[in-house]
Amino acid sequence: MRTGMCGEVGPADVGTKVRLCGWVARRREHGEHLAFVDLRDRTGIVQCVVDGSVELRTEYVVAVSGVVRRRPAGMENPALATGEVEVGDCEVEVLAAAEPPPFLVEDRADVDETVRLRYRYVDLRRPRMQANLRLRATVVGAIRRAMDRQGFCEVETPLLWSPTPEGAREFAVPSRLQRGSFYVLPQSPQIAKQLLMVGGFDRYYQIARCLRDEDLRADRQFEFSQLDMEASFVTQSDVLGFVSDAVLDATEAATGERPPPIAQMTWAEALDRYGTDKPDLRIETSLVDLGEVFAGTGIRAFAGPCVKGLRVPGGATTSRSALDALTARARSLGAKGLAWFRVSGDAGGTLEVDSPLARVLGDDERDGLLAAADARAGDLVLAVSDEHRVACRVLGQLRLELCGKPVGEGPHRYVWVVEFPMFEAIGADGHPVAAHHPFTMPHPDDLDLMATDPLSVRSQAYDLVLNGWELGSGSVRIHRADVQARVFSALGISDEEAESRFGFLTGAFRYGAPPHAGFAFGIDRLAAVLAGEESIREVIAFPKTQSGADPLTGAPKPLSASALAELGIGIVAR
RNA sequence: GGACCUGUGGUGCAGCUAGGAGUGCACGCCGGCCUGUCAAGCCGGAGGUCGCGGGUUCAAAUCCCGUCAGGUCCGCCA
Repeated sequence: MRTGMCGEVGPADVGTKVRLCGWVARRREHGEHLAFVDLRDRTGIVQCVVDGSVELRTEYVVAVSGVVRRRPAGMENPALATGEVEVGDCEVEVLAAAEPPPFLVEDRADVDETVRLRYRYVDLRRPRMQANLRLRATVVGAIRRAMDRQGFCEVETPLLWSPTPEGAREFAVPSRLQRGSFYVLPQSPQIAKQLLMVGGFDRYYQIARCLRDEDLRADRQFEFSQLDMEASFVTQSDVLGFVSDAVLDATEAATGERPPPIAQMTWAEALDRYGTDKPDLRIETSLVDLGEVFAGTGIRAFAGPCVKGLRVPGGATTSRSALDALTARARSLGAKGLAWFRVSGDAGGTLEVDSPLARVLGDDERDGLLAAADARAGDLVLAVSDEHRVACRVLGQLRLELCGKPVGEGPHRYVWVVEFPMFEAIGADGHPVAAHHPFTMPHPDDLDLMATDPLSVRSQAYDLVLNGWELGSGSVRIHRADVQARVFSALGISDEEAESRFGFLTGAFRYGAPPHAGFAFGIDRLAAVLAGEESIREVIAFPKTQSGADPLTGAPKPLSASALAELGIGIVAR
């Protein structure tokens, strides 16, 4: 039906007769003797010249036959990839007429989200969405090749799974054959892939759909895709290597540049230096410890168990009212207050400090503060005194708000965050809460701390972070029944409860479970960052709105009474 | 469950603080003119229950209350 693609016509084709198919992007008519038709397909736009008038409208689907020719001198269009040439002597055949689209099929048309989604098939024609979905496909292809190359076997796992009440809310699917019973859609193939390890598939991966019935965000949809992988007879370091290969290959395939090998930092270091477990390493400045500087201070505001500082480069011009707002922001984040120091310098290079605390600040303290923060003239230095965790988290958040940039901007800075704590807090029942999941292997050095000091137990769990976004997480799993029992015990999960929730997994482990470890990361998030987007909706063909609706199909919708009856479902009014 | 922002011809906005006739801008659409344009140009035209409901007022796009939708975030996401 066609001899080539619109965006690929070039000087090499001059003199060739072509037939191109696509949509009318634009037409410029000059009376009955001359008309220009910009024809668009997925590859781009080419100008077609008709010697006569045309009966065309925007978005008509047409086939154009003509001869490629060099444009007359001075008529080239450098803004167009095909701008050196045009298709001349064109005959146009209308394959399908079209009503005017609800919005222009161009990137610069900034359209309301509902309208875009209601007419997603039009939105998808826009170069941005074409590029994003193709980039996503490139990313997935590179990941598949990397996993295949490393000897991994792609295995599919069920979408209709068994309820295993754990973390995320699950989508339920009623069983027609066993009325009153339900499947659930998997929040991840976690248990299935561990069963595959017991089953001897010692290197498994899958581009897996995961479904979680939790509130939606710019980086969260009900359904999303993960590169899910698991391997037997491997160490944590092996897993980081497998995954690094996949994401670096994907990044190189998508952007043409291969980032450097991915550095590791411990969870404790991430918190201490960046105030978060998902640090954005594109931001140069990081938190500094001011504890020594103010060790013997008389300043009551700095009496807390920990004093942390943050240098804001160029922040000295921040107005008094903005600093007041910043202080209020710090309080709303949980700090007792916020100290600020505007740094200026005279011609001789002496640094001056402007601060409400300037009067009570000793000279040594001032010099120590400036040195610790590495402050220069024109900077702003912020300080919070509190419990270590609070001081770090508050300043870490301010670091993002004052120095951060959109996730898709700038270089791609990956980092592995390792040695996550095994438990994140003591729950209402007096037992610690698992930070990752209950099959995570504790750090071998910390096994004996589980009973005495659970919150200090490190785990063999790790996250992959890209530009401040958590891409995914994984862990070395427990494969020994005695260790698993100790973890269940620490978590306050009784033998009976463990049996009813995870019995089929622990049961499988009795028949020979290899040591294994794995990982999973979000394809949508990776693709969004690599595409320079801030929302994963931009790399998903048919996403849901924040209220979980699909404006195109109208989902979710009520089910007919007969359909409900067949499923044995009754609707209870609120 | 909560906070904030947005909702005005098909699209994007201005108008709202300080109430006075649906006023304006850009794009698109329709018709006409035009033989080298390329976000074509010129001339003319059509198109809006100002998201919805209620209240205040002589008078509401504008002020108040409620509600719906979209977005961002908190909670939630082992």
